[in-house]
Amino acid sequence: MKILIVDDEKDILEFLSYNLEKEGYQVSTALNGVLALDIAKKIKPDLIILDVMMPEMDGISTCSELRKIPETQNSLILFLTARSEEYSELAGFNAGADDYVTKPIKPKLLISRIKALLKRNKSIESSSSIKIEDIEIDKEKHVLMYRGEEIHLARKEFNLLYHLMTIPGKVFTREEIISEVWNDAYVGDRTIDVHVRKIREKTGSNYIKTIKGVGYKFDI
Amino acid sequence: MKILIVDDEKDILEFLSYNLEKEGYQVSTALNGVLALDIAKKIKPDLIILDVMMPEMDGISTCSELRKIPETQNSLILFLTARSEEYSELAGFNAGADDYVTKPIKPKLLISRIKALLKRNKSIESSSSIKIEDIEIDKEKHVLMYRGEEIHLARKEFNLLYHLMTIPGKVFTREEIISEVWNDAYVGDRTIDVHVRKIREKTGSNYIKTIKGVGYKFDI
DNA sequence: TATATATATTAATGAATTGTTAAATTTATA
DNA sequence: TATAAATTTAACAATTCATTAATATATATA
Repeated sequence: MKILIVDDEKDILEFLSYNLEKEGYQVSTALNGVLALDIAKKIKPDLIILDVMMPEMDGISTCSELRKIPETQNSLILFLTARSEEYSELAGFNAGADDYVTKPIKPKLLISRIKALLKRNKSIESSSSIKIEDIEIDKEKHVLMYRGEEIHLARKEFNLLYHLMTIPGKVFTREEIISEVWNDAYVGDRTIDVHVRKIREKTGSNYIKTIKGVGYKFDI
Repeated sequence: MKILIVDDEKDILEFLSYNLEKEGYQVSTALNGVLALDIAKKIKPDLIILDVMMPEMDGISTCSELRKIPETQNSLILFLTARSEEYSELAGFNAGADDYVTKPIKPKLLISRIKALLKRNKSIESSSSIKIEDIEIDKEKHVLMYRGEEIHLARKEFNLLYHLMTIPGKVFTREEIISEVWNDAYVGDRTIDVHVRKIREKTGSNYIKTIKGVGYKFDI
């Protein structure tokens, strides 16, 4: 697995390189967006870690550019952002980001997120849509089709269902769900329950199963 | 994987060494219990194969001694017994044995038992599911399949069964079970019994065997 | 075989977890 | 800015699970 890290701070590049190489990843680095594009074309990384805040070309622009070149069209892109930054989540996802991690970076958390991303990517390959029996969810179009009908889900509901569907059958703990869907925001467990309830209500189905004491899973 | 074989008959040592080395194990041998203790301290074997019937110090005593020294506290111990021997299985389990194989030794059978015992250390980590004959347990999906049917187990029941299945054939004491499944919470021994009962009831099977005075094991 | 010991079983209780609703708060949109 | 929509929380209801105690049964040992 090849990872390209893009950040203007050498310290962070070194810190991340060290931690990721220890995990067995093949790591390359770039000090700015322009270099990143060059390197990415050559090595075709599976995952690109982008700092949002960089001089000259920022992470969002770099991400948009990366999405335009065929070598990185299907690479995973993970953003590093300071919690306080004014860049909105939305802008990042619009530019084609797959995930976010906020600074300060906790290596363990970052690695678990990377593993989750790479694992998920394997199972759904490059297409943005996941179809299981009579239910199909398309992240790019932000559309959920159920038995031929389009069902509107709010963003959090959508992301939650999408994440569960990326690995059908796997039980996600609430902790995992919060870390992956809420980017580690501090929300209570009941919040997740309420979203699950709404998804169940709107779809009129029971594809989201409760595993008491463990979490939720998507399963037919 | 390091295996130490202890037997007073040189023929058997050679026969077993040959067969196990062929499988890629690193084999050491000892002609009696006293030597076995010395060697075990040095090489820290993953598995110790003990003949029950030996002059001077028999297998049972050797086993007890091995359990006292830190180097072999967590090694797996497998007994070889003649079918006719007066040693009871119980005495062996009481002394801390993990499994039995009766003589005459069939190499294929022995090796499959050894593999089963050593399995956890390797493969369990990578795949979340353990399948033994007609029963399969998947931790990630939190699903138990028995003869093609899905059986619901509550969390504690599930974790308990999963833990026993990580080393089929090995006897787990209640103490071990509490320390690993309950994270050392203070629960009574009867609690475990009740959970075992429920698993037996729900699966309608008797794969969990009681070893009186010692504990429980999963075995076909 | 009698006795002691360990385990199996049952049912009751209380603990823990999740479901549901409505209201408060935040965010997006006209 | 006003309004609507989305998100989150709090409260409590509903459910399931875990544990224990009591008793019955089985097993080993003298």
